[in-house]
Amino acid sequence: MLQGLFDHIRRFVPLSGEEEQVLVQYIEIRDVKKKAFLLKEGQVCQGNYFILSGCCRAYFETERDGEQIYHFAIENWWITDYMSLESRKPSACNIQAVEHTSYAVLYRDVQDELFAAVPQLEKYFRIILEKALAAAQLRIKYIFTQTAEQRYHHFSGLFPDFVQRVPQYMLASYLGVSPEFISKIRAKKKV
Amino acid sequence: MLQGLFDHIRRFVPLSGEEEQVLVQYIEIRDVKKKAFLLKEGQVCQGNYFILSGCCRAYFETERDGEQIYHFAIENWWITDYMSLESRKPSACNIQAVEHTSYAVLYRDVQDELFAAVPQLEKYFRIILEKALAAAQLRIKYIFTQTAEQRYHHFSGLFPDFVQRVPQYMLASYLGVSPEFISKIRAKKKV
DNA sequence: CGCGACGTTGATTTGCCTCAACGATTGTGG
DNA sequence: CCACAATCGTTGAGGCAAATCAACGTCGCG
Repeated sequence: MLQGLFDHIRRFVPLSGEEEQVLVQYIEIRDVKKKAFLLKEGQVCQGNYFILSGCCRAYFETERDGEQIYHFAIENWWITDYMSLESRKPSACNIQAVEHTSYAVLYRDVQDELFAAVPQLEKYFRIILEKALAAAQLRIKYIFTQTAEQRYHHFSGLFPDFVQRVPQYMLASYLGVSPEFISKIRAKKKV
Repeated sequence: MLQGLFDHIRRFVPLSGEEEQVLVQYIEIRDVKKKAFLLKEGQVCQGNYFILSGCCRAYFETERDGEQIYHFAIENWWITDYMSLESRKPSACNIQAVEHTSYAVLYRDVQDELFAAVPQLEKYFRIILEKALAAAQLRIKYIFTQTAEQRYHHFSGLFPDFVQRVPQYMLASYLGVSPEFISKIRAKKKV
């Protein structure tokens, strides 16, 4: 069940069988169906979510009934609102299942205890945060230096399966493009 | 000399006097003048830089002789290329002093040893990385939902001193705007 | 003093959004 | 199981925010 999580951790730090067992005690597994919310705007974010299967999105509601998606997570990705999680203030964003999703939760209020018991996990999170930050900085570079069309092709080149998996309007939001424009790009591409 | 760093760490984790002394052993202090490079494209990034005084910028060179700044750091900010630092591959970006700058370096290859000696520091970095990632995600939101003019006013509202401190064309690059357009926004504002 | 770096201002261009109307699917209640 | 409504994607017309281009002003520095 949690094998995907253990494997992911072992890609970055060593983890013994006993440590695995300690970790299990601090983790809760949950299942939600499509369109359910893991976190709703206004709630204080309680934990860090690791997707075991399915797909979730994190987004802000914008004035004028819009949505701005800033992060997707599929199998073996973490997703949360670090702002709310760390400050313990109400969240400004939503995390929602895009498909039927199964995920593991690591709750904020037991996290320090877990890290004290298995220090390697603190290192693990530091490392994946470094990677996530590097990716976010790279994303900002691409947003500013590429056109909408280049961004679309770049992203679908990197994640060809993923672009088929989510509705086009969500992809559009994530890429900062109008859904109509994605439609036009795709039409253009047909030789 | 390193008081700024100690204070910064204590904002997030406890740090004893002895731990301070251990940390000092792993830190190197350096001075560079304006326009000097802390990291040049193609080099492998060797460490994490904490600005003691002065100001640095991190940027990518873009095709067609352009520059895309993705991060600034002034006093009490960290700056590095996490991508290169973690992968140990040549960097795709540059880190350069915008002013005469004094900074502390924590080298990659002693970092694990330091964290083993003072585990609180691993936690400290995890926490500031969470904050940095949250800030980067928020920045992406603003890039997509605000106009260039709104972004300029938003940023200069948050950092009124900073916008006076760096050349306008660097600010423009960071905000993803043309320098000419910033000029026009400023002209408009004079009542 | 003269050159180069930086900022300003106006004219022109363009990438992409907005709006609107129309197909295609999906799903839901009668 | 079908009808009908949402929801989602497509296509085209028109508009606008901001880039680009170009020319000129100004400051600091070798």
